[in-house]
Amino acid sequence: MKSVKLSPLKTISKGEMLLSQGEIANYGYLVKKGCLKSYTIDAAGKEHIVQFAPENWMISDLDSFTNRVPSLVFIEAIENSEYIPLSKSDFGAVNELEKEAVVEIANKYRNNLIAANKRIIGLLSATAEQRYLAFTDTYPTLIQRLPLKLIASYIGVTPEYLSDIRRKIAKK
Amino acid sequence: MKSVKLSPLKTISKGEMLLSQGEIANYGYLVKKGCLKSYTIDAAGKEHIVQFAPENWMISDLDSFTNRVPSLVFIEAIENSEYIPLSKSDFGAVNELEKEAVVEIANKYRNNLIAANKRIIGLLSATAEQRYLAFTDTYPTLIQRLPLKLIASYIGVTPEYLSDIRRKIAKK
DNA sequence: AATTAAAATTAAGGTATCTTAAGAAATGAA
DNA sequence: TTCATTTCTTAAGATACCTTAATTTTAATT
Repeated sequence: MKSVKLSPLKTISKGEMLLSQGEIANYGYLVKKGCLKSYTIDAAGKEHIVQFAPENWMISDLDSFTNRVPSLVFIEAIENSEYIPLSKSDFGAVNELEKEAVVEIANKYRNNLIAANKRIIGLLSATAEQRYLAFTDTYPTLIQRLPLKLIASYIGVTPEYLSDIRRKIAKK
Repeated sequence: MKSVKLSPLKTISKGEMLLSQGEIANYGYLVKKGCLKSYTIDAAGKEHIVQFAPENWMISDLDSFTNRVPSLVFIEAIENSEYIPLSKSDFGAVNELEKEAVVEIANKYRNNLIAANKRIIGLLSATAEQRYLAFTDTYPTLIQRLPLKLIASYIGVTPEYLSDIRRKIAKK
């Protein structure tokens, strides 16, 4: 029995990449400082942000990491950052983990799933303005920290349109 | 130590409801026959389908079930169905479960999370036509079984527009 | 501080998708 | 089989959001 073994802290500069679309994700990344993002590039060449990972968030392509299929996303630093890479062997096979560790992992997945479902509901049922306001509500600290164009990409609109939205909100 | 205890099979008619928006979800439902759906109703009164649950799928509002917060969704039968309700006490506290059961649960959450992330990517980056084609690809059996308007609601378009999309595809 | 590059704003015109509405087709009930 | 109800289709007009492009503001670099 063993718990998760930690690798040494690594550093990465803004703009550098840890994973590319189509590659196999051999690591998950636990961010200790700074911020990473994962994003797809669609058929039309446009970028869409799947996840932000500021301090103490984990980021990867879970499908690629788990099942060794090609990744759908790129992972890139949006600030100079520090992170711990976690490989499958760092985790060990699931049956070598203590039950407490498995419970912890299950809770993480569950919380992520709950958040993902909320995001789906928002994308299906809310206007761009409502999604922006929900984002500011849910991630108030990220608003200060991230450029508008990244937030636009996350909520699913163009930066130009998010700029319009902000102006309309300000006028109220 | 114990594994999950099963309650007796129940039946439900098309159109009947198992959970309403705003209520606490005391159960998850394991569908054995037929099909259930979960959906929100947005500020404008429109319905948006979050999940379909045909045979051997589980459906609930996970946040509500886990954290006893008000549900975001309704759960309703879209066919005459049979299901097994699972309460928290049916599961038992997590620390009373065997490790194998926890691993199984973690795997379920993980697979659901992977699917949810793919759906998010689709909603962010694909056109309605692409999302429809992806749906037919991913859930070929549901296409035969579900009315167009429910599929439209799931992929995030109006039934009228999905009808247009089908016509355009047929013309090719 | 000056220069360059990146991000944000603004505006005009365009497109995907929605709304409304009416009729046709399919399904279910009597 | 008929009637009623729901689902699907079609089309015209409306709107949310996008594209392009030019300008301003902010941030990064020398």
